[in-house]
Amino acid sequence: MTSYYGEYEKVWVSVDCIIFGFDHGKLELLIGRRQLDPGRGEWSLYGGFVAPDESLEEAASRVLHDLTGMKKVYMRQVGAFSAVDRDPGERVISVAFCALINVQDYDDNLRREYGLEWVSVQSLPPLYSDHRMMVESAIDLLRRHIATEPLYFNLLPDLFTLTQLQHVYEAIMGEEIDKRNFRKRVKTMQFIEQTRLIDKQSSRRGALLYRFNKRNLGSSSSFKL
Amino acid sequence: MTSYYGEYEKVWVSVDCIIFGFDHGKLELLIGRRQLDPGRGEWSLYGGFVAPDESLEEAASRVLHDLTGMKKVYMRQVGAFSAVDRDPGERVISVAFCALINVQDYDDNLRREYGLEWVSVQSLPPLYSDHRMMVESAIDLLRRHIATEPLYFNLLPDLFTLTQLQHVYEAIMGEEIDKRNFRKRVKTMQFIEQTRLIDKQSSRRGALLYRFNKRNLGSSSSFKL
DNA sequence: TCAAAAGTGTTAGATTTACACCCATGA
DNA sequence: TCATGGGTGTAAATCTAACACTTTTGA
Repeated sequence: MTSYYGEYEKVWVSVDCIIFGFDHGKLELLIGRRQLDPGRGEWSLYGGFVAPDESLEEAASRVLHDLTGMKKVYMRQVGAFSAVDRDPGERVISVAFCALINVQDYDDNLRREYGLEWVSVQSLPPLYSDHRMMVESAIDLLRRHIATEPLYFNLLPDLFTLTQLQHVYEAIMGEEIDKRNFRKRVKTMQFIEQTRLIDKQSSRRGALLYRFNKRNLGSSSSFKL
Repeated sequence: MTSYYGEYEKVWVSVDCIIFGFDHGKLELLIGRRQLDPGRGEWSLYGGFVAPDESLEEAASRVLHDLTGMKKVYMRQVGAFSAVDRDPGERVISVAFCALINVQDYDDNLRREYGLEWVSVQSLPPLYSDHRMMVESAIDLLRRHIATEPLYFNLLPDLFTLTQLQHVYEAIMGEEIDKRNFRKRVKTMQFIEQTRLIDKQSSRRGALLYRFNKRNLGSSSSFKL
């Protein structure tokens, strides 16, 4: 072996994708039945092995793309999970990534094709191996980053009502918040911009639609709602 | 091969330790000259390969213990770094860990034995491969966690003055803060406890020594100074 | 006696929280 | 006409930020 590190052992490395969406007023997760032995049939995150010619980020994007047909999705590394016996079959280190998608952009045919389900993060079934830990770490990560990055909008359509935005906030933070105070805060954020369009889906009266405007990010260093 | 995953390729996985200490009023980093080819001789974090029978956390603890003789050090995973060409020799994925140590507990003979140096995070020399990114991610991680975890105390002796504590705060957050406001905040935190002892090292007049008291953590969910 | 670090309160301004009713519409 | 979700303002309380002088002591 013509290797610098030949004396050390290699291991399998995989990625697992934690795919968050927002629907039915809740934060939801896309999970499926594991396709491989061991653990075949258990509820599981979707994952894949890392190939020699791709980074972890590339592997995660590939898996996500296979599963959703979507590219340019917001994704972020959650962390590496490496308990020696975490995989019941072999020694595999897995790096979790979380993705935030707008469920309206997601092709539900793909979901059925792969046998995936959206489940509320509040009521997850038991998951394969350490996948539940991964999910919990991912939520912790989202909460820590949400004050410094405009994350909410990844879970919403381009046009959204303030009530939707508030529900996303509440779902991620896990706490309810006063409607008037919330709207007061939104008004101070130049990067959330009112349109003249009205959404008639969710109420008889109709609600003004807003949009996220990247161009107005410049000055604001806080996205704290 | 009697393997579930035999069709996939394995990779080398290493850990790298970002060892923070606080001295000379600054946040410092323990780095050394890389011992292996390729890159031998460059300034580098200290690392090691993960063995088949240890988790990443165990590997990082092992490396840290080899280097410092210290156990039960505060450590935390920073993230996995996996650009395909990050290692100039072979494909290696590395998971960075950061450790916070009290430099007074550290045996300086070990430092000299391994040829390590403490360098200020403000003025790092060029580091091997992506190690500088690792350090930057680690500092970002510290800043995000410091409001929810009592991290400061890991960098200080058991007994410390308020001026020292303030300097640790300033070094991590990268901003200066008003002394009176800082002390006001400390007074509201039950887990920072005044002793009757006086430190005479740092001033003629002497300064009261404080200690961190885990037992008083219970109620407080914020460590925001 | 003086240099160097320790220690100490007040006030104005900004931010946060609590709180309740009217509006527009489609069924 | 009524049920449903949309939309709005104020006041009290809390928190934050700015600010300067006195104390102690060893050299």
